[in-house]
Amino acid sequence: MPELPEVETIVRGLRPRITDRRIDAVEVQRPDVLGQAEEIFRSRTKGRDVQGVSRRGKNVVVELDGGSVLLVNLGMTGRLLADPPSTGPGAPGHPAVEIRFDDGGRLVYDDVRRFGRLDLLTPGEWRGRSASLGREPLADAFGVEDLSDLLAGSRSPVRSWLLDQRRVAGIGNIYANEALFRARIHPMRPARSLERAEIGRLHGALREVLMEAIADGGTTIRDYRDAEGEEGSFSPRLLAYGREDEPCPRCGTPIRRIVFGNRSAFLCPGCQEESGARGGDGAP
DNA sequence: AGTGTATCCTGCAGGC
DNA sequence: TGCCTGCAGGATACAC
Repeated sequence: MPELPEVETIVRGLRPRITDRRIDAVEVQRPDVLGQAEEIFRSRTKGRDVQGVSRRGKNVVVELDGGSVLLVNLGMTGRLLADPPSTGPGAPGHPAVEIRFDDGGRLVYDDVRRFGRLDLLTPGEWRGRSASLGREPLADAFGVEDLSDLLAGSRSPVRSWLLDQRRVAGIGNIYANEALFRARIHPMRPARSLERAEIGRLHGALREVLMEAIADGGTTIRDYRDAEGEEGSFSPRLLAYGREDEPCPRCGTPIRRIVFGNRSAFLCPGCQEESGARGGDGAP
């Protein structure tokens, strides 16, 4: 569920609410969301101070004193709720892990499907994990040139390429499809076949759609909520994702859904041509 | 290297 | 109403 804009929204909400609070205890209702033994998770958590909250790709990074890190990947339906009510609307429906602060408040990891993962990492483990992730697409230093270099050589369909977190980190199925629609690039085009102008458009479209979605607090289709339990409001601005059979806002051709790589892709057959600008995949 | 498939889970919408 | 199928913002492991 949550991609870069949703995770960024959660992080921004969480940061002022949990920074400088001390973890008193951890309650694990669903051990299967832990990426490590419960005892290790528990022993590394207790008594630590939260020093900050940041984001890496689709991961929430809760920085603790001593340099260790609580890394949260929300999977499809994970939520991180700061001091939620314990009953009534807004109460966690499927609490998996509850972190209690010494001031009586709590941070709840809630996850219907339990595809998410929580890891309490040492500084060294965190360095290794972060190094395995790709570039941050919104970083100032991430230029068209960088995207071009990364795309070069890969035969994989560009939509699959965008979903691979080892290449660029934070893009999921919604924003991959939206960026490709905006850039007028067919999702199945081999990554290395993109031409200069297309790479330029893709770079711009990616950063634009991600920033616009952040400004709207992310996309809620069903499950996503921010740290306060609020929905994001970007979904009406999705131009292709989830709009099968609706007219393309650019040319009126009905949007099509195709499936590859086990995921749906949404595209306009009118403005995202499969063969590319000159046809072929650019191979010699 | 890349692809299709399956797996982890639950809930919801749509068809009959 | 109820049953069944398909589908879902993710990640990973496997065989080919």
